[in-house]
Amino acid sequence: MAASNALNTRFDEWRDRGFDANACPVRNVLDRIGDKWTTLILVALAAKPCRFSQLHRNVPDISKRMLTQTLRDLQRDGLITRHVFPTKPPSVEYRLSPLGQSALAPLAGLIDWAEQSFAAIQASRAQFDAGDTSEHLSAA
Amino acid sequence: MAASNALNTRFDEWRDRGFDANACPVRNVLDRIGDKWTTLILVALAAKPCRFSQLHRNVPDISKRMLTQTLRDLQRDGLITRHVFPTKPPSVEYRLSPLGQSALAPLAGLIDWAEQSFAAIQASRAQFDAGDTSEHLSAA
DNA sequence: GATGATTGGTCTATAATAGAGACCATCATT
DNA sequence: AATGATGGTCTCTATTATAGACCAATCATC
Repeated sequence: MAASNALNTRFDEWRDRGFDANACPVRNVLDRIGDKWTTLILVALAAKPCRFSQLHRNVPDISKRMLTQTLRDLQRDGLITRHVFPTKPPSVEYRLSPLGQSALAPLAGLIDWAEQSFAAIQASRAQFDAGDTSEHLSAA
Repeated sequence: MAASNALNTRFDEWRDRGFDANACPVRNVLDRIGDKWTTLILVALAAKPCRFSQLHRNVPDISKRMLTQTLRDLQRDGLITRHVFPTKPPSVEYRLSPLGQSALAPLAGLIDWAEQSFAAIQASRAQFDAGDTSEHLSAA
């Protein structure tokens, strides 16, 4: 099955297809997964279904505009569903779809890696910013 | 160990810390992993160490400016190393560091998910774009 | 019965970011 | 002496994100 190819053979496949963004799942799908807010929203909804205002309170520094847009994109991709309840001021609830749920496992893998690597990354940044010009000069 | 917490308990932890971007591995680390070019560069380097021009040829639609910047950021985070060979026109080779290598496994998980889910996502998009206003109206 | 608050957004104006492509010095080839 | 490759930087413009005002409806408060 192609899904468990080694990464390097896959890269060659992508390149040979000209990296067409429409045909490349990585560029097509991960561009969205990877944007500034998507992961945060998905993880927030993993905890529990949530209404617009509640999400906005949970993720305090997102603008309404970006929250709307992120939710629309996730809905378009089928990762979340939007449910309108005809209450007096209508309330709108967002939920993870099964497809969205299926994204949580690989996402958790990446989050685990991020947490485990955070210290090392911060150390590396500090060293780099301290002007560590220990350039890796190698013999010709 | 905290690393395998359920996602929802973790989200609450993050929120309780005020989502400080400096303290939150997800926002801090995944923002970089998730940007437009980083994953592509990492996967390209997973195949083999690569020189600047070679990378630029492999990823045809990145500008030199963004390639430079992405490589600098990855170097700063310690995911790749930069090796200067004092050849006549100096050549510069980029390689995955052990830390960068360690990112490949979780990244591959996400890539697998993307490939497996791509068809479903495209179908969902098509339906959404076809103006499928089957709003999920629910009883109050 | 006006005041403010909450609902789920939209709209505009500005700030930050990405991209295109010119440019640079050095050396080898033609 | 012109061409191309090396690994970049720099500037200018186009795209994108953010902040925050605004909106209609409905409710509770004073």
